Amino acid sequence: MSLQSSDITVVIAGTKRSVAGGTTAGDLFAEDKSTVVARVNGELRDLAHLLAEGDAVEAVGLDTDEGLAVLRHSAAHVLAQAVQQINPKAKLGIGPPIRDGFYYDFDVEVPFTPEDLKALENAMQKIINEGQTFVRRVVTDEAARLELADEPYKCELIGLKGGAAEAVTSVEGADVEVGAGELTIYDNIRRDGERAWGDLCRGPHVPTTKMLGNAYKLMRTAAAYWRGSEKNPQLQRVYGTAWASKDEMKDYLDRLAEAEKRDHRKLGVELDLFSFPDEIGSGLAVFHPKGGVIRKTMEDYSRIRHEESGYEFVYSPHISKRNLFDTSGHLQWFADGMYPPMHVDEECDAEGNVTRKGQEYYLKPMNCPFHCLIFRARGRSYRELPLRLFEFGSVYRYEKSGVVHGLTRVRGMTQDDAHIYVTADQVQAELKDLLTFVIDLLKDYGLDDFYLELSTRNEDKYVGTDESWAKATEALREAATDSGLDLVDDPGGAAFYGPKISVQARDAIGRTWQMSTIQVDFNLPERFGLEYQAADGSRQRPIMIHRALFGSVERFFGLLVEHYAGAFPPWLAPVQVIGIPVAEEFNDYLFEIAERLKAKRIRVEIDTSADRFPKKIRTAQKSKVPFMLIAGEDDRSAGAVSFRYRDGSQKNGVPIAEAIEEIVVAIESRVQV
RNA sequence: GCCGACGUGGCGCAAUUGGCAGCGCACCUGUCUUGUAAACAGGGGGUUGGGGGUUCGAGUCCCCCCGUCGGCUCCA
Repeated sequence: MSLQSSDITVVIAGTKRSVAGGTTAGDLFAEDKSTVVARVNGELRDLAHLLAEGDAVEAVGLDTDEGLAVLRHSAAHVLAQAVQQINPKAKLGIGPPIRDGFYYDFDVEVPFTPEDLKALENAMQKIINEGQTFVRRVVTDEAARLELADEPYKCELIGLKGGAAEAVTSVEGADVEVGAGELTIYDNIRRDGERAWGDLCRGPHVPTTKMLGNAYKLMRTAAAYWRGSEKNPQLQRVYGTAWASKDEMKDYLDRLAEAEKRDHRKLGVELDLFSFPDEIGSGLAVFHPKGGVIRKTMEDYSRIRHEESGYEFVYSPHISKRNLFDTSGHLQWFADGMYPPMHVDEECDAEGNVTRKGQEYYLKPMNCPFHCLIFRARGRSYRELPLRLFEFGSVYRYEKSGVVHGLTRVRGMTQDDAHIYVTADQVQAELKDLLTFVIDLLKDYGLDDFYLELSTRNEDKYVGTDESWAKATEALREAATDSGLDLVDDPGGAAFYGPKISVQARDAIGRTWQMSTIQVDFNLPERFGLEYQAADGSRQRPIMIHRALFGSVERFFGLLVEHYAGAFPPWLAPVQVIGIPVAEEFNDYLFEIAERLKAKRIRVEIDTSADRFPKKIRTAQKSKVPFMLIAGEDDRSAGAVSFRYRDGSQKNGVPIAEAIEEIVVAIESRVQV
């Protein structure tokens, strides 16, 4: 720079310092190569940002979430440049950073193939090697429109920027392209000063493409609706991942591989737990004996806990006449999600005229209408409340074909569903108890890391009065706060009939799953005209609380398979003990021990196959049985048995009674081993 | 529902430009059986998801349907 301006004072990470005028944010942090951008007066800026008198500046490195997001956003740009380099006719959509990576949407005539991804990665590497700099340029709307005349989607974003700022931010990722303030284009400049590429973008970006190193990878392609609406055309999306270092990327890819190994669909086949026969239909599972044992154990334990907590057990059929779902409102609100009706009992004469009107029956999508009928079956007294009705209720939902997914998104499932009818005075206390109950039970299934989400009213879709919503929302919030767990707000996420709390659980490898939901409902008691007689003799309307702990038994089952990677704790393991004789001669000795275990209702098998000893160990190991009991001459002559555990460790010469005790204790205490 | 990829014995996979459907595990049979992740030998098992078409000939190419996978939209 030719003109030397006078010094200015800036505040660097809290410390005042005098620097030469014309100093950039990057100049301050030049020695730290992991600095990607700077925070200047609270806003993220490029390192090339010129500092002004009084600016508060701090470095944002690749070790921060924000720094990584910038890196990923820049990686998205490099991808887009590569795409347009290979296919100049590709039109740009949006390309934001996301969790663990980034994506960019393109309008291309021919969708990307896996081979295209290879070619794109190569092109990206060339761009990165060129060390192109990202240079910010402020443009007017008009100039941008002119420059981006060939980019219809970008032009649409420019149009959205001004008046409808809300519409922009409501689309995930769009706000990285155009922000609220001035419009900017980022140019990618080669070392010789030539402009290689540019994109409408709010920034900030890494200083040069070099920064991306080679810790990035294109993962997959998919279609995505423009601006997230199925009414819009679909663009082709390329997903990628990018990290601060190769090692971090490797860790990430390893995590993905680990998740894949745990995939319940894969383990379900390997461990013979369940299947989805084509003959039955998409999203409809059958549980095999080994899966059946696990499921039965889960359900049995849940029943006991519900019994202890004052629930009463009810049963309802799987289908119902249409009238019920008219009353409940399901046909009004959720007909799309229901299986189409069966027409029965219609009779016609020879000419085809209807001589007897038929009936429409629907498969039930939810249990609540049935429980409301049970409530209404006779007059109810306030003395009966809270009335807690519980059912493992099978429900059927016509999920769209593209969303069906293993056990986690099915068309037929069993909910551990309860509906609790309370007086207005009881809501608060009941919600609090309920939350404790839910968390305690989930913990017994081996989950111990939770947070809560409070879904509040969707202003476009709700029933009930402002007052009742406010009251119920407050009651839920208080129960949530009392639990001591983290609470995340989900504004507008509630169903139309009332606010809800959902319990999110993190599994063994840190993924979160939506588990239990607790919902307050003002709507159904109204629709079904539910009443109880209060102490003063008046008739009052109860409030209803919906709650499911597992959500669906199938889904929870799938979660547990993944959480435990198929190695269930002894109380849930389909086979709890496998007896392995060192040689055939010891079969009988093991059978005697097995009889004693069976007397204690322990699920034990003896491997009497013709396999050799090492093969039997291997087979047992692969089946993930928690306890292998091995017996040879040493054991038999000592009246003992040897344990081999899943981790390969060993405990030899354990007296039989002690061995049985160890197994019994492990099962009863529901611990993992 | 939309876009794309895929569908070969129970499972995992192979099969050149369209040219004999194969391998490993599992299963069955036999011989074997003494200490911690695979003894040996033999055998059975597939209308290549279903239907239609092109062709002398289709696992392979085309069309329709079903299903699975990855996303998008949705998820009471």
